[in-house]
Amino acid sequence: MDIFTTMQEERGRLSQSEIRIADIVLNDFEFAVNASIIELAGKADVSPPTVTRFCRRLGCESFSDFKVQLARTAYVGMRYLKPEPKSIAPADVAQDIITKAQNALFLLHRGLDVAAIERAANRLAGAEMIYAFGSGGNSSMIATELQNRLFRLGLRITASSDHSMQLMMAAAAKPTDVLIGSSFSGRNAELVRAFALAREAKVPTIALTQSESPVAHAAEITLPVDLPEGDNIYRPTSTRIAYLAVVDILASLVAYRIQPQATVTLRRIKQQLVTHRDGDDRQLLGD
Amino acid sequence: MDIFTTMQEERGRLSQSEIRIADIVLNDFEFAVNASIIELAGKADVSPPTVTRFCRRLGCESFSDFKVQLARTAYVGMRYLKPEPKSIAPADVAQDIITKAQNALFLLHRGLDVAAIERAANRLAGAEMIYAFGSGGNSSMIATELQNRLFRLGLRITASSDHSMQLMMAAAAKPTDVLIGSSFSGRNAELVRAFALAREAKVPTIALTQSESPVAHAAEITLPVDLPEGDNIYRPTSTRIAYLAVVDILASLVAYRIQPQATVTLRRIKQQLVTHRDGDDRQLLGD
DNA sequence: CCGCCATGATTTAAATTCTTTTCATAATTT
DNA sequence: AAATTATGAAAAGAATTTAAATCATGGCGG
Repeated sequence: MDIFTTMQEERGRLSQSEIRIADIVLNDFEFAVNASIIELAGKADVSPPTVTRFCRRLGCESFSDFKVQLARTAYVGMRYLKPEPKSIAPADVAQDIITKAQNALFLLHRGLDVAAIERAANRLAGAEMIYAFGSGGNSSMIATELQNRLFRLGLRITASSDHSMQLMMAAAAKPTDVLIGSSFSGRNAELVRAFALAREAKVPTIALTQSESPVAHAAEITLPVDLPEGDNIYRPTSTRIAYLAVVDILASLVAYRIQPQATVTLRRIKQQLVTHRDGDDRQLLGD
Repeated sequence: MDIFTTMQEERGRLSQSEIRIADIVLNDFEFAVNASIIELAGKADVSPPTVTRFCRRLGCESFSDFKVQLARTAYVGMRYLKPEPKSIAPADVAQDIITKAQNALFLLHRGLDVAAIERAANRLAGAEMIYAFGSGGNSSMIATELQNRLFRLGLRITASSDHSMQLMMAAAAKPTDVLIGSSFSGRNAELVRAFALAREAKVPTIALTQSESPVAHAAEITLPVDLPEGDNIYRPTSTRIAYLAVVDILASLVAYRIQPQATVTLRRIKQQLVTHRDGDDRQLLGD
């Protein structure tokens, strides 16, 4: 686990002085990362050994180890993210977008409910038919992506971004099928209705959405993607990258479920495709 | 700039001993990040002062500063990536996918041709009509995404994943239009043909693809996305995330070109949409 | 309710380890 | 061969850690 999470989790169990140290580090790690143990101790009004003990308690070998851990995580993650790039110069815009995307992935990983993903993967792997729903530019892309990834594994799946179709399909689904839906906002009322219909008919339902949202409550299994609002509002792409990563994880897990020896087999198949890349097999790889 | 790039750029100007140090750091920074100056010096068969001098030459204050810089960048970036996850346990698969995605973004940023992106953005901003082409699950998604992002800015754009349509559209395009195409492999022969047709008619062409590939050579402006093969073959998603980031950068730059005061305006518009999220405006945000 | 003891937190001081500077020597270039 | 550069040894100087001592806090018996 990363040092920031540890620090926040342990905070309750720390002593007065240690809490002071933790707060300084959390508030200003640009300082913390560059400071010596004496400087840090001075700023926290404690003695150097207290700082060392603090580091040990957090599972680090030593103070310098702590700094390395800190620097490692600070690259992305807790970095302060401005809502807008520094300037509209191409280099700044690029940096801004890349950093935000990396950050979204970092935060996603942090809040990932691995157990839920596993349950979802098991459901998908055993489904007779899968319905993937999502609307609006973003979620419809996720639905398409699910179809794109899962049909290759030999699963039966259809994606739809059409609300009316979604409702009809949900009504037609059977308990041996699975309905999986995506909503970035978590407030897609039609998707909620489709989930409700499906659950009445005992069809397993999976939602990719914000936790504690209407869509999340409507589904049986929720795969929560909770990113700070800033990311959502001003630039949907970094959020979408997080969703894509979830789909990727899900699809990979399903692949492993379906064919236990998939690792070797898949590699051989793909190696073949690459060798013949100039031939007609190209599409299978997916350009 | 990050310390790895600096190290590679400076490599030619370094002395024998310093090159040995650099190579050890580049090959095994898990070691380098945790080692003391004495350990590192020992492994490189040099004296500690040489290591200090090496760090200074790379623009660091001191050895510890060097280690911090290193840890900062090593979180993603040069990290050694196994082609397969450690195990097929959900947590390992998730970690593997997230790390690879972050890595792809890091490498993309590294190799990004900002000037080319800027030229492309200028072309797109001034186009009377834009044709976005891409085939196969991945590139067709990129084309759709381009349409999704650019139509919101008031640009006229159509996306197509149909080879025949692409050829006809390329033939019909005018010099005031722009053709933009994506190919992950860089070997999409039909796309090359479309580019050739367009260039005959003096239509500006932009390619999102591997540099030095047939598609790259066929276009006037190439936005290179060069990721190590491993990423491409076994899991297309991390590569796609890199492509999506390029689209995002491109679209943002175009937005700034079209409306200089876009920053403030866009924010206001979106704030409005968020306030009314429960109403019917939802689709505009793109769920 | 008070005071003593025990526990744990914290600091001071000492020792150790690590890093850097200085200076001398070797290698290389001009 | 002289000058320049690179390197290492030794020493000086920091920084870090360990160990011992002090302080505070809370519990428990009188």
